[in-house]
Amino acid sequence: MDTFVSRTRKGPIDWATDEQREPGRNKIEEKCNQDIIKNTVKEEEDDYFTGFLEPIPWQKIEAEGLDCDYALLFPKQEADKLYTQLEEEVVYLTGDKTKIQVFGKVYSVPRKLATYGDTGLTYTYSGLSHQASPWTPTLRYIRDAVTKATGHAFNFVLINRYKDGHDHMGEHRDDERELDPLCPIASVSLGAPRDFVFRHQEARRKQHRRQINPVKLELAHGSLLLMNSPTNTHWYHSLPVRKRVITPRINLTFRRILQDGKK
DNA sequence: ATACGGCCACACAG
DNA sequence: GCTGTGTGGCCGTA
Repeated sequence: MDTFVSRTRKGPIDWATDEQREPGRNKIEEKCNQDIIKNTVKEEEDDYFTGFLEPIPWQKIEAEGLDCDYALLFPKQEADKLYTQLEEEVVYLTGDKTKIQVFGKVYSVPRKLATYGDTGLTYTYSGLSHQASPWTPTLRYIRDAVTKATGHAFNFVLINRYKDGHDHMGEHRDDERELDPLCPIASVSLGAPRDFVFRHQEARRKQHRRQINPVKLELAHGSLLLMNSPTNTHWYHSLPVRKRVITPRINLTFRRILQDGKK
């Protein structure tokens, strides 16, 4: 099962080292070589059902103020199936709900959005409130798998669909008031693997005292990234444009929203 | 949670 | 080696 770290290209990019991701993994990386290594969920599915009964091999990703855990939650065959089902089930927002205003101009967000969750929950995104649609069977299944793997219960999921590498998300923090600050955000990826970048808040201006390197990783098909407190208070994250990516990725970020936490 | 342009660096192909 | 093209990091501006 040594198939977690992947790297789709080389270059000047300062990816998280293997030691950061998982001490002692260097040998595997050498074996994989640096080129287009797909990630690598096992193809054989003999332990398809036992997967959830055994503890998931997590990789710890740490930097100062950053605390994440990464794992392959779904084997390829199952991830494929979930992806297909979501493509059939999920209904994305349309019209004005996909528009955002920045510096007086209105833009369509460069991706598709959907919100699902417990009855009555709303999620405020860039000034707009969205009512959560009721859980679909597939979303409920994924939610329960995430809960089993993490021990955390979630009442809401924000779905972002990136149709190809031109769809992206700019740097931001998930710092909405309505989020339970102590509950991690669980990010499930299905479809095309995409690069994901964390940057420390103090590294966002030219003039900063200390240099704090960004932390970069690739989110694989079927993977789960847990962003633990206090990651979201110190680190911004983004999903940068990757022009070579031509297939879609669906990202599900499970959250716990506090009913009373509104402004 | 935007886009865009400027500047720079790198990878690749011819 | 060179040069052009494409990509991407990073920043500033609106």
